[in-house]
Amino acid sequence: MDSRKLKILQAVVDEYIVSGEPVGSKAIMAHVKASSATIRNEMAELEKQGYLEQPHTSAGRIPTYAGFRLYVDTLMERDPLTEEEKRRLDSMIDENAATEEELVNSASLALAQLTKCAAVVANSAPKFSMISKVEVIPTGKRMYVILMITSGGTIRNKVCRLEFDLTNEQLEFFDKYLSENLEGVPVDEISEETFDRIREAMGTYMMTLTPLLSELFTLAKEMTAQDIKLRGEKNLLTCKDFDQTEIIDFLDNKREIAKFFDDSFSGLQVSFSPENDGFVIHNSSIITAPFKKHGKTAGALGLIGPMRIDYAKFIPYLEYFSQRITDLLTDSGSDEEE
Amino acid sequence: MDSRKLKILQAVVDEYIVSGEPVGSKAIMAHVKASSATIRNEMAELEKQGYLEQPHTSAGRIPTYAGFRLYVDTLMERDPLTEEEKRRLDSMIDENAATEEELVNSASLALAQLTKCAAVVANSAPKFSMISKVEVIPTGKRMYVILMITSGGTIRNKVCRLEFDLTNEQLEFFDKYLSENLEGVPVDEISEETFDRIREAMGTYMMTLTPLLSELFTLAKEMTAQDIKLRGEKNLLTCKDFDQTEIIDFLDNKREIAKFFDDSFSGLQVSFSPENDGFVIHNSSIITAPFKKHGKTAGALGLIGPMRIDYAKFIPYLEYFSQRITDLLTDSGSDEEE
DNA sequence: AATTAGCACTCAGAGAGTAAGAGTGCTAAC
DNA sequence: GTTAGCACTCTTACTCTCTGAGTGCTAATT
Repeated sequence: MDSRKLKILQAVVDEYIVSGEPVGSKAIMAHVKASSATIRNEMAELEKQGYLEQPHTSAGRIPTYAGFRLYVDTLMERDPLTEEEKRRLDSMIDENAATEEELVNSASLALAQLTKCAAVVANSAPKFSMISKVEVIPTGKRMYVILMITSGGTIRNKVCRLEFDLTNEQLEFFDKYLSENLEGVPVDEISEETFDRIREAMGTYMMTLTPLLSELFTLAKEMTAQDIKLRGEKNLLTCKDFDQTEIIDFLDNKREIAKFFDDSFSGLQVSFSPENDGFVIHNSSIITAPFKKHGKTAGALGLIGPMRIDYAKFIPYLEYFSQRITDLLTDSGSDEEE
Repeated sequence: MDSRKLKILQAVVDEYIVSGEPVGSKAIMAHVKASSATIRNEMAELEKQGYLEQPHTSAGRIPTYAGFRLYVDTLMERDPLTEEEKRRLDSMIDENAATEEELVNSASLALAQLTKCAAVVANSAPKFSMISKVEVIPTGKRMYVILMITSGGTIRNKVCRLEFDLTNEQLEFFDKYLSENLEGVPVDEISEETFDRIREAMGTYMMTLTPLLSELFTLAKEMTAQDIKLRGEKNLLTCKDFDQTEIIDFLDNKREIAKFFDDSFSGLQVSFSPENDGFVIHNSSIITAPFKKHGKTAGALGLIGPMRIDYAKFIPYLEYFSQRITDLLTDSGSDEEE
């Protein structure tokens, strides 16, 4: 591939990112030393090769998603963060957050504000963390709360209504039994077998406690389910690059992106909507960056925006935030009990 | 006010509700026995009186909000629910829900589906309920979870990071002290004074526990804050009666309707956007119906939709649901410990 | 006096035609 | 291999016209 052609492609993408309009040969002349005719010829070839396309004959060129791919992977020049920008980003996140959740939330909020895109947080923590506490707390007539806390600091509870009241003895037994048998167990290892094993071991108490036990397992399941949080939905709705009805549908079942995030934990990734069938917003791109805690993957921070997003700027943002989160999670002497 | 004129107004509103288009005199002839000319004369008068308006000279009439007011308050004939419909509505809510929250949520989801509007739940419960349990649970190095449960079944927790680790002794003392001093206290009675009183009484332990105590009070504050949940946002976004940008702004700060719900707890209410300054969606109307628990107001169920909503049908829905919730909350022997 | 038929009038919305402008592809010259 | 020049294409905005729905007013009818 000709170096001038690459330069032209780069110029088209750069230009398209800021204008959002098809880019003509004249506009490129500012970036590449050649006449508009030459550029036109090259552009025609780039089109043949699948990197550019024309909305209609008499319009300029738009990068195809293959064009964006090439741009992001090799052409683009990142805008490195200045010290001042770094300080600014630092000031936007809650460095004193007591929990990982709060910290990451503050970062996603900051991202949404900075980029005018939607920010995503995929929390993979439960997968790699273990149960650090299980407790059953009576809260009223036949009402009990199951409280579960993981080493990662995630806290969930579930209210159960039973048919009978439990005796203090039963409750103590159950509480103790759970502490002994579940604390320290990785959350995602809790399965049908664990359930059966515990049920058998409990013997006589089984009958009364079975419903409680089963709620407990539902709770564990819920905790391992991938948790996706979206911020800045507004930015998607007001972005004119998108089909509004598509965005509305997407927001209606955000859950669907969860599975997409499964392969986002290995490193910074940029992907475009045509690349993942699951993801339905045309003309969109997703950037994800994982963050870690004590060397173990803890989750990923992401950005959903139009294909013509300012990659050069936003990728560094995302990287900086994920690095910062990683540092903060690892430094803080808070909960490295694993 | 002439009875025929009222009939015409009613017909205009009825017609407008189903069509969404300005209603002409001919269309009214199907409802009122008079010639189109007569109806035109009457309509002109209704316009003078402020009940109807014309988008432009050569169009039919649209009810003003005053017209809707009159319609809803006196003209409208409700569609009573058939037994079959009642069964259907029953099947859509989770009658076995363990908590009030789950029950009400299922109802709001059902409402959103049935009406294609947005459903709102305003939970006033904390106001009228008391603390039934406070616990401080250590979860890691210098990390503690404060758990608070109200008699209404609301559960909240807050993670705190301290500068020191607490001794077992301290923890036990604090736990016991809180149980003795806070359990049974109405949530909204917790104030600065309570805070000061407890801090003084704690004496020597004060220094170390102050941050924990202050987090605890923040938590109590959060619990009394009115909690508003919206379902079916999609329906607002896709409703062509609304200005989309207005809806987007509204969804971006839903919190704002919270204060509006303050006066919704007395009985069924229908209000239109021009009537409450706080509420910004033009052309919208809100229907709210409170529900109770053991005779005390527990919250309100609401519906946000266009002004041309099917009041005759939806008001009975809302009334039925709020009654059903009231019954279920009161019947269930679950948590009437007050 | 109230109602109605008839008619001229108004106005939004759809469709057609036109002009301007941006950008292209191709050809011929450099 | 590159560039200037030009004819061509196609979108967009604008204007104009036509149609249809619905009105208000007047005169006739009950």
